[in-house]
Parts: sequence; structure tokens; C-alpha cells
Amino acid sequence: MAEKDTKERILDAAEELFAEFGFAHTSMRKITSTAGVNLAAVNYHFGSKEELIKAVFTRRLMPINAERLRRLAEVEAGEPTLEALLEAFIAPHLEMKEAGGNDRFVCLIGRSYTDHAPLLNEHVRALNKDVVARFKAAFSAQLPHLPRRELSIRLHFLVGTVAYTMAGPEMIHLLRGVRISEGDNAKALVERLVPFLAAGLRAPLPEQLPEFVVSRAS
Amino acid sequence: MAEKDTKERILDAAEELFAEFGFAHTSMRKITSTAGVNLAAVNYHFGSKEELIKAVFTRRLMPINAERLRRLAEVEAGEPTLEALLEAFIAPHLEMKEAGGNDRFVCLIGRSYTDHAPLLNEHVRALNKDVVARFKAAFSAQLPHLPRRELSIRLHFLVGTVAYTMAGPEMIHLLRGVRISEGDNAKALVERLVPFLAAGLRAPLPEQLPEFVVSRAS
DNA sequence: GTCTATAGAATGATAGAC
DNA sequence: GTCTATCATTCTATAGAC
Repeated sequence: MAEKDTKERILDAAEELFAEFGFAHTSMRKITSTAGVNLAAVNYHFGSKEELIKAVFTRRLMPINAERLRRLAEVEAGEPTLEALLEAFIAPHLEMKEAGGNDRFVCLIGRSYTDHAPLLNEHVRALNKDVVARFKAAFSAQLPHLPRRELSIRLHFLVGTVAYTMAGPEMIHLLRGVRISEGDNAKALVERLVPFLAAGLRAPLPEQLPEFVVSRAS
Repeated sequence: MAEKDTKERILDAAEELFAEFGFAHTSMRKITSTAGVNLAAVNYHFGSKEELIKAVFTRRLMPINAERLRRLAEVEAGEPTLEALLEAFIAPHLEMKEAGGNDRFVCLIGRSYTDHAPLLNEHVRALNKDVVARFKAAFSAQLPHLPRRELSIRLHFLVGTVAYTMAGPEMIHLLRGVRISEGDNAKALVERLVPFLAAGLRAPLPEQLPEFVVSRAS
């Protein structure tokens, strides 16, 4: 068939509009009119706007995470380095072309972390859970001196760097209208992120490090 | 007067609700009922919801940026180090207590960077413009080997790390209901961020670094 | 599966009395 | 400056014909 089916056209339109305007400011009407389908089609195929949002992420994150695990296995088959692990962890998001993805979705991935949308945050967290656990163990093996708790905090910093880079307006300007195939901006970004993050992860811990306090206020 | 005036009560309520639920999911009705003022008061005092959002940020960012510049001058009066500059740049956000701030606002600052809200992004960018320029020059002096363009990219990574850390749900859990005065979580965070970021900024550049391509697609 | 029509609720903003 | 009442819009979601 020359035409994609309705479900996929909705996903494509929603992905593009969410990336450009955010979830709250993208209405079902805008999605369906952009997709060239009927307003009622979203609820018929997905049930609700919330479920549509989740479906947009599920479609892209499944192959991306498969690719991340594939690369992790590849790295671990040889002599793993911190840099190689970082690249395996980060690059599949930015090189989504190979996974059948869409440039715009890169912004959306970042936003799924940074936007305040508890249900979506949880959905994405669940989709990534296994991958994160596997990589955390691999990072830990490369940084044996680092207490597990401090590693968690530094990985949190890492996710922030990557998420913001992918979600931010500068990223949009870099990727919008640029053919990744001719100018490999994803690679340019990865090769700047990896040394920055590797150095941060390797940084020596301060001798005196105050603990976080989680007691409730009176 | 024992009661704060209406304008300030609205700002307080809006700040808290925006931090918890985001801008789009916080209605004027929720703000005014939380503040204990009339629905029409927001439009009377601020003109629109958009202007209220800007006002929430202006109130906190002005003293924070003054404090950042004060600390920068203090650091530059002696022998500046990268670590000292980073602390001057970051800490005022997290230690807002001294500037008369509110714990919740820390999340909001992060969100002002990560949320998709072009008008707000621009407003905050304008408020921070001078401070960013001053610090950028100071960082550059500490990293003379780093090309200006690469420094810009790394500072972008830095902002991402800090913004995400401040905006993310983990941060909320760390700061909510915790008295900063008794358990200094802001300090605990700063002392983890600074070594991580300093190492990242100092990381050697790869020998071959692909350039970004900004040509338009056909 | 696709469409029209609409229900039902919430929103930002304002007019006008006090 | 504060209030009530309300306008005009927009939204998600659904019922029911085809």
C-alpha cells in the first residue's frame, strides 16, 4: 500500500507535533488534522490522548533499547572501556535513523525525562528499566572505586546532560532540516558528549563528602 | 501588616503549584483558590497567566543573579580556580534560602530550561544574559586551550546537568519537607556537581572532532 | 473502520457593581 | 482593589449513522 495506515499516520503526526509544541499544547484536533484522519480515530485506535503519548514512545524506544543492548554485548565481548560503554548507551538515541526512527523524536526522548508528566515518566522508566540496570552494572565494573550510591548520582547527572541536550532548542536547530546522512551531527554530538561524561564519571571523589538528609521537616 | 499583600500571595501559590504540576496543568482557578484570593485578581495584578509566570521567575532570579555576580567578583579577587567558578555559578540557585527564596523554586528554575515554553525560555534567557556572558569569559580564562566554540558546547552540557538535577523528580524528593538549615542538601549536591563538571570541562579534546553541519535539507 | 455531531467539562479573560 | 457573574473558547471523549 502506498498510504500508511491510520494508526501509523497518527503516530507520525503526534510525534512531530509533540516534539514541536509539547504534550499539553498539542490538541487531538491538531494531531488528527495534521495526520489527515478523523478526530474520532485517536480514541478508536488508542483509547485516549494519554495512551497515544505512551504509544509514541513505545514505538521508538523498543528498537532503540534493543540496539543499546546489542551494542553493550558487543562492547563487553572485547575489552570494555568507559568510553565504549558511554557510546553504546548514548549513541542509539542520536542515531535513530538506523533503527527506523525520526529525527524529531530525539527531542521527544529528552522531553520525556524533563517534562513534568508523571504517567509518561513512569512509562518510559519501565521501558528503560532493564537496559539501565544492565548498563549500571557495566559502568560499575569500570569504576570499581566509586561507591554504588555515588555512581547512581553521577549517572543521574549523565542522564541530565544527555536529556537536556536532546530536548533543548539548540538541538532542534541542529537537527531540523538537516539530513543526518550527509552531515553526521549525531556523531559530532556523541564525540563531544563521551569525553565530557567519561571525565566526569572518572573524577576523584572529594575526601569529605556531606551526606544527603532526608528527614522530614517538623 | 500580618498578611502578605495579594500580589505576593499569588506569586507564592503560583510558584508552588507550577513546581508541582507544571505550567500547563496549573489553572488560574487553582492558583487563586490556593492563594485565598479572587479569581479576577491575577488578571488585575499581572494582566495574564503568561505574565504571571514571568513574574514568578523575575522575583527569584534577580537576587540569585546578583548573588552569582557577587560571588564571581569575590572569586576573581583572589586566585580563581575552575572549581570556585563553578560553585559561584551553581550554588546560588541551590542555596536560595539566603536570597529569601523558596525550596520549591529550585525545581522551577530547572523547568524553565527544560520545559517547552518559548516565551518563558526567552524571558529567563534575557534575565540571565549578562551573568552568563561574565561567567563564560571567566571559564574561558581558566580553560585557555579550549576553543571558544567547544567551550560553549560544554557549558551547554553543564547547564543540562544542573537544570535536570534541579527539575527532576529526585530533586523534589530530596528537598521537599527537608529543612535546608538542618540538613544542608544544597551543599551536598554542589559538592558532587562541582567535581563532576570540572572534570568534564577539563577533559582533553579528541584529536579528530567532526564539525556540526547546519545546511538545510533539500 | 470511518465519519458527523455533540455532550460535558474546563479554561483564560473580562464587564461592571461595590 | 475586590468581588460576582459570565462570556467565549477550547478541550477530550463518545454516541450513533454509515
